[in-house]
Amino acid sequence: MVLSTELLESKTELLRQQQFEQECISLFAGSLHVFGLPNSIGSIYGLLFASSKPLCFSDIVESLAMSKGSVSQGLAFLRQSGAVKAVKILGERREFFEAELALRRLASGLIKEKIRPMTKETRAAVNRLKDRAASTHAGENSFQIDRIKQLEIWHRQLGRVLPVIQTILTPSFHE
Amino acid sequence: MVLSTELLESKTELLRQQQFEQECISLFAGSLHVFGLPNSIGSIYGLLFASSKPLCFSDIVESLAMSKGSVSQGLAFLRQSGAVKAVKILGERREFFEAELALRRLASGLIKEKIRPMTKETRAAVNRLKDRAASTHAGENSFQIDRIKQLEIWHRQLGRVLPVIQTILTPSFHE
DNA sequence: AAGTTTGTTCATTTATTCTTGAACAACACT
DNA sequence: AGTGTTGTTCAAGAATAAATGAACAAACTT
Repeated sequence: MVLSTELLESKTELLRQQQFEQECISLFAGSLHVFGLPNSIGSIYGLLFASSKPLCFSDIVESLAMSKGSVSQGLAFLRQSGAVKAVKILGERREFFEAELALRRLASGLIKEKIRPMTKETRAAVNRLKDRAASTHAGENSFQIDRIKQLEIWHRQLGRVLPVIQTILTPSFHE
Repeated sequence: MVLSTELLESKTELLRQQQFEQECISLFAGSLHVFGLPNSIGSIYGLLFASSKPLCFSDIVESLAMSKGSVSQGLAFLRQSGAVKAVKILGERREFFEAELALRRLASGLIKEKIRPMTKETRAAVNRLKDRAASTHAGENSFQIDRIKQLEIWHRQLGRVLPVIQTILTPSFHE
């Protein structure tokens, strides 16, 4: 009798955990989608976020019913950007993963992955414009020079914003 | 003789301006693409940015060789998010547009358009999770409660970051 | 009010991006 | 070396998002 009650309880417990996972998966899939990331990546992060213990590659493939290819690429991105970290489990050959909870790391990872490369390209483009403008008679293209100055102002402002974002996202001690 | 020299000069001048436009168009198309905006929108903004005087709908359609539909939608988005403003030109029936140069307005427009809706949805999802967790025996799901707390912390942090971004992007007087 | 000009909407086409799966590497164990 | 397992890469197909263009509305002109 006791046994059957326990069984029942563990069953509803399991169900609740699965529901929780499901909600987290779609929550993160949706949120990261806003930032231009594919659903697969959001889902993987959501699953790891919802899981109380680290999961390995095949756990993720099974839980999400996704192809190995997608999981491999998604995990690579998440690790690369610091949103997920690998943990060692004793006696286990496979790698295990858990969600990184520090928002600061998530943000700086995404900034590093997506924003920084963009700012580099932009810098190069602005320099090209500048060179071309400089090689012509002064006064003939003052409008273009003004606009180039504007681009440089933006570039500086962006460079100032990114570090501040990271600072703000650093958790204060009472959180 | 003078005439032909002037003609030549205005020709090279025109060419230079077209080159400048072209560079700005691809610069903005590329940059805004990183933020998940379609190329058409970036191109329109780039063209307006590169233009020393306001342009009307048909100017844009011709310069970019884009369909009226795309230009209409793109302009609607840019106006809606404050990146482009309409200006009146005397004696002209058509609306004219110019690029908004204040980065603060650009940013707050994008935040309003894309981030805020996301945070609202997220808030709702977190509340659903919370309700479900609250309806079960305490202590049985402490892990889930911890994770929900984490979600709420992130939500607060995001709410704190957005206004700061806007403040930082406000141009200081010497720029 | 009939005709123009100007711009919007939306179903369809087109292009891009994501996902898959199968072939391939890397590593461990026998 | 041969066999298992674990994970990666990448061409091809599937899914998604963007661009087009034709039909429609609004506002002005005569």
